[in-house]
Amino acid sequence: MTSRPSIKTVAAAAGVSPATVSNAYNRPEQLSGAVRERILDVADRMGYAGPDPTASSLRSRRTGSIGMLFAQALTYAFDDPYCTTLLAGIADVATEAGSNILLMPVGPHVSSRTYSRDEEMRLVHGVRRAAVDGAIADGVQPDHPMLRVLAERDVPLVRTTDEGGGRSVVVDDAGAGRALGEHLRSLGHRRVAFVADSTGDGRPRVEPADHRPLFPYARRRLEGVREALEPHEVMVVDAGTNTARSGRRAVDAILARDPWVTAVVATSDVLALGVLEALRSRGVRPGVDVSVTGFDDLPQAAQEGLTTVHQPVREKGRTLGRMLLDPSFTAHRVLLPTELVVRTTTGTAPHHS
Amino acid sequence: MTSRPSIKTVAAAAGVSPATVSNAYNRPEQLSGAVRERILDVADRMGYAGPDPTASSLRSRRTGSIGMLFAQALTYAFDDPYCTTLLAGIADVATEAGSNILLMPVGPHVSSRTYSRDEEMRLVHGVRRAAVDGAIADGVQPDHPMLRVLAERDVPLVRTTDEGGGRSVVVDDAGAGRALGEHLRSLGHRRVAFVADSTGDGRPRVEPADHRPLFPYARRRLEGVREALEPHEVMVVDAGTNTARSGRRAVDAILARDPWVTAVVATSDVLALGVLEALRSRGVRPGVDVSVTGFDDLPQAAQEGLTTVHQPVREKGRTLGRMLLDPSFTAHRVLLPTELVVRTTTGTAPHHS
DNA sequence: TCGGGCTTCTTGATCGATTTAGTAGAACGT
DNA sequence: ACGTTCTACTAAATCGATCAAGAAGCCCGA
Repeated sequence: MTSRPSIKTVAAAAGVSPATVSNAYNRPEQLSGAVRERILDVADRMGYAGPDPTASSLRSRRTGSIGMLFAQALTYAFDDPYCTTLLAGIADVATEAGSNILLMPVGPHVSSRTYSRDEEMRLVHGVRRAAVDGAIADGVQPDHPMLRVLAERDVPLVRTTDEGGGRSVVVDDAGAGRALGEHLRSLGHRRVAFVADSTGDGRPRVEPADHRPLFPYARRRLEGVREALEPHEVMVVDAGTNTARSGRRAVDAILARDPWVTAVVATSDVLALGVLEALRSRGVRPGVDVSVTGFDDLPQAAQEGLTTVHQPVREKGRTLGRMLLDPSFTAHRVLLPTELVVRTTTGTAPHHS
Repeated sequence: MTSRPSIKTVAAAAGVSPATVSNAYNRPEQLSGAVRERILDVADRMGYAGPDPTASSLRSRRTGSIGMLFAQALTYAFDDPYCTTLLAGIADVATEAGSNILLMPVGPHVSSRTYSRDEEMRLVHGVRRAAVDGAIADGVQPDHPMLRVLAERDVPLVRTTDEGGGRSVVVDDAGAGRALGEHLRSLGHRRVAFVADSTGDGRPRVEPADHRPLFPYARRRLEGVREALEPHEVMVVDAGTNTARSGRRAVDAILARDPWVTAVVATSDVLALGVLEALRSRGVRPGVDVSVTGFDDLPQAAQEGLTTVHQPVREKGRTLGRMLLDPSFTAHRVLLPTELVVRTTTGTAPHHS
């Protein structure tokens, strides 16, 4: 009599079958109002808080929550306005649908590496334990082991890249990169550095000229930039994390390698803002001595006059959410528009002779 | 042969019992390396992604995730740097512990109201379905129905208020409020408005002089401010949501009621920044014509010169997380320090004669 | 040779609900 | 009065694992 009541004990106390108690909570229309009231009264009196979620999920194969996977560690994700805005969009839809959102910490994965069984186990630990009806992956590499786990578990997945197939909400990253590149080219820039985030622990470093960034979106944007600037080579810098700090430090790496760089293209506003800061503290005038561009168009970007590419992040989140939660939303791939926003951090290239 | 493999089919294929397969995933030390390898090989070959999370949770009574409840709607929470920073702190600990974080949308609850059965059902819907090992509630009123549900379900709970007992990580809100009040009083302010957030849908409105704000932290801070300014009455404004927009609109309400207010105390920096903006756009000089204070000490506050109370938000998140996830962390209540940070938005009260 | 202590694996019960198929009885039309 | 349909509820099977208790085999010392 002292243990937590189960649906069976409540049923017995109310003089009905367990199935009827279940219906009282989940299908009110299936039983008479009087019986339902009696059952809920009895449940209240016994301190029964409703059907056990895990038992319910096991039998019904539904959990009422959707999973969220970020390319970067959760610890950074919440500092990143892009991520929080995306989450806000997802939350808009989830709230309406009555779904919970499960955030899973993800380990970093570098495509070229192979893992021992135990390393891989650790990498997918959170995903394996996650009870979700579907999942959203932002920026995650298509070959990340956790996506395989989700696939094996038949968890519906939507992503923000169309690499590797599957449902997706994307922007035209390559096109946006090209727009940035063309903008810079038209201003006379020839020596351009591209700063990409990744899951590096470490300090920013200049990569070989043919480097392919870790994350799909960064890869695509770089492709576009390269295309627009051909035949000039683009210097590629792996900044490590997607933080202003990494942006600042990337400036060191760039200038150490080539002090005559006239423009820096960053894969995100967050990085770009760090770049701006570092340049200014060296007495370099953004938009005059060195041009800088970002990506996302965060509120802060407007404040700082950052030339960037606008993407509808919150709408992206909403669309991702709807793809999972709204059965009538059947699109396989949604393309959202981007727009080049030219502000004051880009200008004509200084003439070095 | 076409359905998803279960632990039983994998066991059969590997020539062992289901319990052994379970151990291969959950207790590697309980079986020989050779058998474990064989089992995992077979599992891989059959496309088995490991034990089903819901089934596992049902039997083991563990889910591997902790729940997060915000006082405000999720939709706003992600726009609020306080919330995201708190989450970052929680994520720090959760990542380390390998726990997932479940975000639950919560409906608004006004203490004075009583609900019909169905209204209450809707209010606690997310919490009833949530499979979690523990939960963190930030700013939620102690009598919110969902806290009752969690209690009935024996879900361990930690909160950011000590009202109503239970485990908590708190700051001395009343003390901080008093510090703000004394600061203003020493500057000669007598007509002070207090702007509190709540879960209002609506427009800001001036409340009766003895109003008690909805959220515990706001209540405490107001108590402190009132105490310091006695016997002068404090005008209390319910700003609705915790957003800059509500802060801006609160200014209208304040000035409509009493144009001679010389100081505005907001329950958060977010609100205060909105207040600043609205004042400036009316040509009122913050810190000269009207003093303004915030709470939290967000990065933006420093930027804007906002006088505010610093609280260690990320550390608060970490501590909350540890309380749930670290069994050796047994403290029942942790008090974190705050500090009054005086900047330029407060100054001596203008003399109205 | 025996029994105790390990390690490694198995057996059978159990976690707490939902589902499907079905029944009893009321209501209805003819 | 009879068959049909509908409403409101029940019985039994089932979801897929984990747990507690126990057994088989092995090593070891006495």
